[in-house]
Amino acid sequence: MLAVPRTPSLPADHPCASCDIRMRTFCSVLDAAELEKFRCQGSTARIEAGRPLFHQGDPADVIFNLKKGSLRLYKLLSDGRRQVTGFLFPGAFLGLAVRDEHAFSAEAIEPVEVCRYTRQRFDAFVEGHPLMERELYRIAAHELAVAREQMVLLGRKTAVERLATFLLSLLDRVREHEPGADLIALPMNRLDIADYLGLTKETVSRVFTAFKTTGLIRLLADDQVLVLDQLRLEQVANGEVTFH
Amino acid sequence: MLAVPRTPSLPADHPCASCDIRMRTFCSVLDAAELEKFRCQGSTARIEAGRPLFHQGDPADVIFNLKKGSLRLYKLLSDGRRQVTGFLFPGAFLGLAVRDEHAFSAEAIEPVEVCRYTRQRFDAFVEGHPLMERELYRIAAHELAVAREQMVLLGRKTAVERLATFLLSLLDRVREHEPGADLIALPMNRLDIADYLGLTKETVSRVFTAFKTTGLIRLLADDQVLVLDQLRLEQVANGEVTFH
DNA sequence: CGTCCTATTGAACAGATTCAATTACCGTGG
DNA sequence: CCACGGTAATTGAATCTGTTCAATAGGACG
Repeated sequence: MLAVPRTPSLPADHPCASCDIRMRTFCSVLDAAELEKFRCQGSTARIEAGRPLFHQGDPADVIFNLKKGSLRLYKLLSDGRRQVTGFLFPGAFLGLAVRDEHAFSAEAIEPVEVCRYTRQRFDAFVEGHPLMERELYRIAAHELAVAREQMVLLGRKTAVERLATFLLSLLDRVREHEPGADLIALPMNRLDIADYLGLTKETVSRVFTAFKTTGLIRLLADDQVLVLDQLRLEQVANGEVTFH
Repeated sequence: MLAVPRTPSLPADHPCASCDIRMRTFCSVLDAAELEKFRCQGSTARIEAGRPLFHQGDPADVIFNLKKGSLRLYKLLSDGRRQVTGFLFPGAFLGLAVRDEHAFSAEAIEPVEVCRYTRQRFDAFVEGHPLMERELYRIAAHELAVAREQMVLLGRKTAVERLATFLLSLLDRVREHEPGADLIALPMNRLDIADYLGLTKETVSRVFTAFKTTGLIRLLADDQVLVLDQLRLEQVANGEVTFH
C-alpha cells in the first residue's frame, strides 16, 4: 500500500512466561481462572531499536502487549512527511484495529519486548467474555479522548505550549508509578518529538534550550529531563505566560 | 469548569415518533423485536442554530442521536482559542463518553433535531445486548482512526492540502447517499472550517478563492460548493501538485 | 434601501521552517 | 584512558507560510 522500507518479520517465537502487565487491567473484569486461561497464550518477542513491529497497510493479524521498552506509532504521507500519532510504553496494548489492515506503523524506539497473540485467538477469547468487550470499548474511548486533546495541541497551540504540554504528559505518566517524581526519560529523539508535536527537530531543540535557560528544566545525560519548575511549566503549557 | 457562555437547557420533551436513523446501523446486531424495544425510548428535541447541546465539563447523562441538521464539536483553550474536533451529520451518535463529564462542547450549526436517551437507560439497554457493546467498540475505533487521520492533517499538511482534504471528505459523505454527486453543502461558516483545520478564517477564504480561480470548485449560493475537478482536488489534497 | 454579519482582499508582521554550520555525545578501537 | 568517527543536537541566518490587523465587498433580511 505504501512504499516504505520493510524489514524482515519478527524473530522466532518462544514461550511467554509472564505476560501479565496489561492483564492486570483486565483483573477487574475477569476472574482469576479466566485470566489465567488467557494469560499465557501469547509468545514473547524481542525487537531491537529502530525496527518495526508492523507497517501501515500490513494485515492486522497480531495483537501486541508491550512489556518493555517504548514504541512510536506514526502515519506517513506519500512524500515522506511523518506524523507520530503516539508513543507507547510498557503495559500498552497494540493492534486492536477493527479493520483488517493497520492504519499506522509501529516501530521500536529502544529495545523492546512484546507479547504477541494472534488476532484470531484474541477475538475468540473476547467472544466469550462480554466484559472484555466493554473493557476494550473503554480503552478505545480513552484513546479517542487523548487523540482529540492532541488535535487541540496540533491545531491551536504554539511550539512552546506544545513542548510544555508534552513534557507534562510524560511527567504524569511517570508519576503514576512514582508519585512526586520529577525525572522524565526521553527515549525518543528530537525528530520523533517534532513529528509528534507537528514541528521540526530544530524548533524542538530551540524550545528545549529556552526551557533550560529559563530554569524550567535541566537536560541530563542518558536522555533524561529533570523538571525544575512544574508550576511554571504548566502555566507555559496553558499559554498563561507569554514566555519570550 | 470552563468559563463559557451557557444557554438554558434543552427545550421540553415530546415523544419521539421515528428515531430510527442510526438504529438502522444496529439492525445488523439486533433482531427486529429488540430494536423496536429500544427504538422509541428517546424523546425528540429541536435546537436552533448556534445553540449548544452541552458544554465541555457538563455531566454526560444524555445520549443524542442526530436526526436532522449538523453539529460542531469543539474544545476551548482558556484564552478562547478553539479547536473544532469534528462535524456531525444526521445518523451520528453523540454523548458516548466513558467519563461522566463531556470532554468537549457540541453546538448546532443549523436548526437541529435530535433524539435523546438518558445515559442510564441507554447503558441498561446495552447491558443486556453484548453485540451492542461490540458495535459501540466498532464505532469508537472508527472515530479513533478518523481522529488520527486529522492529526496528520493538523500536524503535517499545508493550508491548501487541508482544505482540499476537507472538501473531499465532505464529498465522500455526500456520495454515500448519492453516488456520483458533486455538490457539497457547507452549513458551517469559514470560522468553523478554520478552527477545524487549524487555520484562520482569512486563510480558509483565500484558499477557497484560489480553488475557485484555478477551476477546482465553484462557490454557489446557499452555502453550496460544486466540485469541478475531483481528480486535481485529490492531487492537491495529497500534495502531488505544487499549486501556486 | 439600509443594516448587520460574514466573507473577501490587502499589506505588514511573526512564528516556525529551511538550509547551513558548529558542537556535543556516544560507542568503538587503539 | 583517550583519540576517533559518526550521529544527533544545537545554533545561526534567511526565508516563507500563514497570521494579524484593517478595509472593502457581498448577501440576507427587515
